[in-house]
Amino acid sequence: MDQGLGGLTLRAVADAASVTKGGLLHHFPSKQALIEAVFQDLLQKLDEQIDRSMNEDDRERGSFTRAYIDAFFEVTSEGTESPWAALSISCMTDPHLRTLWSDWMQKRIERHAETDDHPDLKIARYAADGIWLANLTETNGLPPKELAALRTQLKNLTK
Amino acid sequence: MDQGLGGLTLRAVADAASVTKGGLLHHFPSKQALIEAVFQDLLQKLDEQIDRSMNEDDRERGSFTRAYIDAFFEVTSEGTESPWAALSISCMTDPHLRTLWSDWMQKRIERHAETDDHPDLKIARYAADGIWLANLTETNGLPPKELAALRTQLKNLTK
DNA sequence: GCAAAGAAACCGACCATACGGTATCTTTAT
DNA sequence: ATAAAGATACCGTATGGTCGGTTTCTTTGC
Repeated sequence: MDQGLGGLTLRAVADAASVTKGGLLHHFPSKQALIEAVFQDLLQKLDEQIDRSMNEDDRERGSFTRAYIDAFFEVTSEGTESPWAALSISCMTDPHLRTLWSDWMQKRIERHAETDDHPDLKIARYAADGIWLANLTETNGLPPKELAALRTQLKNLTK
Repeated sequence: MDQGLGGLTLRAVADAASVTKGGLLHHFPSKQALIEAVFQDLLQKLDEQIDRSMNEDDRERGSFTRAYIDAFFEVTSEGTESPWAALSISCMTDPHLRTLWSDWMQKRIERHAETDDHPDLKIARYAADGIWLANLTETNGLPPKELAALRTQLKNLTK
């Protein structure tokens, strides 16, 4: 989070996993492979959470957008500690992660074109991204009360 | 843009400036100092553009937000090539740059509290951030037509 | 039931490389 | 003459990755 992917060392990862560097590289052929594996794992979890969220939503229109917003705010509340923080930041500096994310998003958008293709919904999603970003930029994150207010405001936009 | 601040080497900067590394370090005592100097310079230019924009705005309410949006979209149109792209990305991975940006934003918000302290305006600004982010994430940037539409839509939100 | 064989997990030492930074010398302008 | 600008050479360090070997688990043959 503080030094980007360049600051992430295999030794640090290995230590955190109580393994030696050699052991770590046995499972992941390279640093890049390791990073992408973690990223893919997180993307999958995001998918699952969004699907779960959508199932609990009665309204048709904007159901994906609401799930998207909820997912982001849930993660946002964890602040800088969340693995999402580091990964999403890295997503900017690594071209390959960038396309992975971009592809994920595009597929999801196409899939929900029927219910979520509306300018207002788009704005709501972008705003969620912006809030998420601001929360990372701010040293201690945005105040929880503020976050809650923004969340309901955004979700109202989707109705 | 592709490798973050860790991937930025003094040698590369020196080469681009047609100077040797020693020559470069004569002007900037360290890599960090160089980066912060560039960042400060960009922040100042942003300030100037926003002020210029606000002067041309008749309406009081939301004038800062509109200037902010315009500034972001202007830079966004330059895509990944813009110095802003790399710098704003780096802004995430470097704690010090992060506080610089955070402080800049807070000061600006306080200064325009009279005219721009409204939930809808906040959403508009966050959405601008999100669009800017999406534009960087997308490999080739968002289509100009789409960007234009989003821009007018956002600015309508401020009125 | 069990030992031999094979594979997967893991370790530790090592290497080439490239980085940021320092110290010293040379050129250029005033 | 002097000081700023710039160049050259070099150093310590830390990184990603390789490689040969060792331990631990799993499968196989009888």
